[in-house]
Amino acid sequence: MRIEDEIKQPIFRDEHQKAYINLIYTAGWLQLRQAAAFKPFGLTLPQFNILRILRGQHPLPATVALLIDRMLDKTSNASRIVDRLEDKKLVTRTVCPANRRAVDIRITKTGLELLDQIEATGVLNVGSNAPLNEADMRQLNDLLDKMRTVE
Amino acid sequence: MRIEDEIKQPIFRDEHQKAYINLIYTAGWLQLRQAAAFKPFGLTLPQFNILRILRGQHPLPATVALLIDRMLDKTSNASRIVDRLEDKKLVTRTVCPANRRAVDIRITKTGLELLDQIEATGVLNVGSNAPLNEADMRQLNDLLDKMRTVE
DNA sequence: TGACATTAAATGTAGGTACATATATTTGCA
DNA sequence: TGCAAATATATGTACCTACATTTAATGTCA
Repeated sequence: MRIEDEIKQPIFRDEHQKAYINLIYTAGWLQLRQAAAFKPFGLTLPQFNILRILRGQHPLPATVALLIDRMLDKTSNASRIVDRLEDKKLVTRTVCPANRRAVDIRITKTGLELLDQIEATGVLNVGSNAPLNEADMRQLNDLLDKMRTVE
Repeated sequence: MRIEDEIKQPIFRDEHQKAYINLIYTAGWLQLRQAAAFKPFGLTLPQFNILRILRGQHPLPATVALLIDRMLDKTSNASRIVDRLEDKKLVTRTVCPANRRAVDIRITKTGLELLDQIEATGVLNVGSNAPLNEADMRQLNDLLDKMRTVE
């Protein structure tokens, strides 16, 4: 569906303004779908992302700094997201013995099982069969990369 | 800059996953720039958007329902955003005489002046001279529209 | 070595989304 | 007419980002 129809705004100033709105709208649309998929498992998108980073490290621990470095959204508050995962017993937090300022964060067995369970449902493949082919995707990537080059 | 370098993740599963992350990342990047531009004026992006809708109606009032209908993000909480604009004396809220369930929201003189002031700085043209030309933009719009078609 | 800067994480505050529920008013209809 | 459904907004809760500040531990260097 064209963006004009999605948001019931028939006229845009120019193609650039339309692309801008289209981009924001589409990103929101994708994230809403993702969030809805995780909801039955009691996870939010940032929580899921952090769990996956922790699994990537497992059985080694991660620090908050490492989580922030790996997250898409650098300014998000990893510490409080870890709070919630800890409440749900999906991760553990222990003071790092080598550097007592830092904190070792580890995914628990429950956390690993939850990730397996989520992935088994195929939720993550939503959109993999999206109506864009390989060449389309490559083109999209090029356009987005170019869009972010500042004057 | 390529998305690989932006987020320091050299390898993606496939072009599709890369496009997905690229899209979310780019949308966030754009919104962060926008938010930063409004900050000196004490406005957030949703607040600015609502002010513009109100100016579009002016001197007629708008209801909360109308604001929601016009907003990109339908599920956002227009009522509380109007609260903050009211605190700043940028809008007024009066019970609609014709339908006392509804509320007439109007932009104030101060609000109109603030919008003028913001627009005079050229903040809104940020990105208009983006490195994508008309054809690129059209292609981007097509790809995004296609991306949202569900199976 | 002791004062000071730096680093790692946590916390405070403002404002946002998402979704459920409450309150008041109007509408519709038996 | 009166009562239930629908409508318009407001409010509550959980969680999120953005940004500033605090707290604790470690490095540094005169």
